Amino acid sequence: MPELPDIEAIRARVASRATGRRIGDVDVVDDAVLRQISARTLRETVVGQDFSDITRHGKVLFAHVTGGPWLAMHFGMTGDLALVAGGDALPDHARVVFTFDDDERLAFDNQRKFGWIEPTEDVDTYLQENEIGPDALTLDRDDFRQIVGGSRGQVKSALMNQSKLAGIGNVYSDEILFRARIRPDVKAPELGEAQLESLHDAMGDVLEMAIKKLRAGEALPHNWLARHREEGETCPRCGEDLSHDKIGGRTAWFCANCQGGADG
DNA sequence: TATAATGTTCTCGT
DNA sequence: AACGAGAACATTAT
Repeated sequence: MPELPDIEAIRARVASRATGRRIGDVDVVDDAVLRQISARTLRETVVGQDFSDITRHGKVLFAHVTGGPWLAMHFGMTGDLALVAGGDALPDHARVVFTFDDDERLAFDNQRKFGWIEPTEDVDTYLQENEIGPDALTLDRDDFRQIVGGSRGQVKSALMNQSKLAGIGNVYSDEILFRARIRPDVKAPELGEAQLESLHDAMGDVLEMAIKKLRAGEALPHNWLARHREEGETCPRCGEDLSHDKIGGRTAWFCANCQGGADG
């Protein structure tokens, strides 16, 4: 579940409970998720310290080790950060497990192993080196217009491009386009000013509403497209059959009836 | 059993 | 050179 709202929900759930507690042990169950650091160095870096802060930018979570680096955590296509009481079972695909002094554990859960944990001295440096653009949640309207309107390809691909704006993936790009009533395959340069504005509005609405829901542990609203991206499902707005197409290598779901071309 | 899955990165072509 | 499209990656659920 790892797009901006999902990561933000994880951050909110974990931040206060995983900070300021001495880490007594680190178990690297599968070092395939470690980048730029060995299991041994991770252990030396973290054991005896605590996380002083946990923040997020786009789809990346940053946990600061007191007196040391930040750990950049990315979940890839699947994953979670789970707090597990001592004695309770870890998630099935816990790849790295931090154990606090009271035996509660923080598990980096990552079924598909597309995720990673990587140290960095500074968050801004990490973002620059990895060419990660501004966070979608705080991107203002003018910058959004410039970034998306200035792209050459299809609008869905522009929204998902992390170097342009960070945090939006396949599911939420579809949701934003659905709300703005714009087809995902429209070429970005064909969008008018009004459409770029409504797209920006839709992005803010979708992200903020999704964060509220997920933080409360609730499902996304039933009238959202995200609840219907399945063969045979119909549009929650007009009832017509939903369409899907391959865009940027991923499956884009949309309503051909509700979502128009560049001129609406 | 074959397919697709909420992501990134590499390669290739324009 | 910079950008965009598509394949590859590891693993599991349907």
